[in-house]
Amino acid sequence: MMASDGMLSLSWNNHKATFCHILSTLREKERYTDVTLACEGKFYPVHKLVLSTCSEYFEKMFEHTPCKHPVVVLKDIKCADMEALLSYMYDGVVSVLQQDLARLIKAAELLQIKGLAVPDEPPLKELSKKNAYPWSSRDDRSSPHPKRRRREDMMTSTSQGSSLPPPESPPSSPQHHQESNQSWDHSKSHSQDQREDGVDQRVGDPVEPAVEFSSPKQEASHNQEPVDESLVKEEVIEGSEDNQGEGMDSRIEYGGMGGGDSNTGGEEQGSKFPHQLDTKHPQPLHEAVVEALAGPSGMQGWLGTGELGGGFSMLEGYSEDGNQEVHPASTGPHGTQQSHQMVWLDYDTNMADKVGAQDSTKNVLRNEKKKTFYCPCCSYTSPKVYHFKRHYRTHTGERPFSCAHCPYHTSDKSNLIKHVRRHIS
DNA sequence: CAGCAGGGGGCGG
DNA sequence: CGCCCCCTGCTGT
Repeated sequence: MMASDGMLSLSWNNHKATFCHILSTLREKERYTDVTLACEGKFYPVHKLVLSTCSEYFEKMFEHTPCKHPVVVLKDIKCADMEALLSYMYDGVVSVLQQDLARLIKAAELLQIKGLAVPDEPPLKELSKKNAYPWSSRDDRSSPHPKRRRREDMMTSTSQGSSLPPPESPPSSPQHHQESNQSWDHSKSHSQDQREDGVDQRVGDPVEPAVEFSSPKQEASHNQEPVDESLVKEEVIEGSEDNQGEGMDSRIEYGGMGGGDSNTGGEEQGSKFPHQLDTKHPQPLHEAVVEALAGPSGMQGWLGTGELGGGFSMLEGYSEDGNQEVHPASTGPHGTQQSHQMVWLDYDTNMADKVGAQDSTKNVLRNEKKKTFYCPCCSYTSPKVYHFKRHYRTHTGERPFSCAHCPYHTSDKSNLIKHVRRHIS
């Protein structure tokens, strides 16, 4: 900012302070908030910009999340810590009791908050003691699969839960990634058989199952609100906005894929479903889905209840069996505390308001104790996994059931049976 | 009428 | 609990 040629340099003296103050004010007033963090039943409407600025984790998450106003459910993070972290992000400072420091750091690590957990920037506080996690390095994200990594990271980190840093060894999962694509297919192909392996790999990461595990604990520990964190659902705003587009995009893609299927399907008739489609669609879907859903790390889940990974299952869903709970691999042992889930809201964009307002129960699932499966692509919910899987196939375009007499193939076995009967009769 | 999507009930592990 | 099958409602041709 020099003024070499008659240029004048105008500086705003208190720019930083003013900016920070304004940001904080905006947060208080919930103005322009475009993402809601949910933890322990509390909702914090905040700004993606701020979160992205302070955490690559969030940055990536939003980068891959089409939703206009996503809700990120943070598990294993206490609301007190969340508030402290928000204060840290918005104001640059936060006061914390020494006794709470470790826990706060842990939370910061989970979220990869710069300055607290991520070395990116010089550690501001001593807090950074742990700072560099192995993964931080990974963060560089040069790699194409940041998400997964993140998830893993998360998982690992979380897993440690209270204690320590994750094993640095990037666990197996990474490896899986590579295979993932293919494996996916396979998995799909086997869908009927159900192998979870395949699933694990891919989905695994996202794995929420892990989440589930943890959840129970959490519940135990605190169940303040009925609202289950796991349950928050976000919707892709359907009616309302174009957003649908986003959500829908995915669908669209699926559809496309579906088309593809048909071709293949046709040929394969004989082969029965399992293999058929593997070919192409799967991947895209997955990808799309994963992206959409999982997004960055946050992921996935929706399932409610915590128990199972059901949620994830969905993802896995494609594979059909997915659910199985736990995919150990990724999930990891329980450690998992995983953390966050990104969900689609049913409500409209302004969910924030709503959420903020009341318990938001509506949108949020209330059946906390029951298992309820929420479709990440639409507002469909079902207490039956099977129904959920069946439904989810409509989004993925997967049509594992093909007619032996014609190219017809469907995602619903019942329909196939019905169809076959016509041939017979 | 065919196809699609979803709910309900029954069965087996 | 998960899966299967039946049935129903809706939509498009």
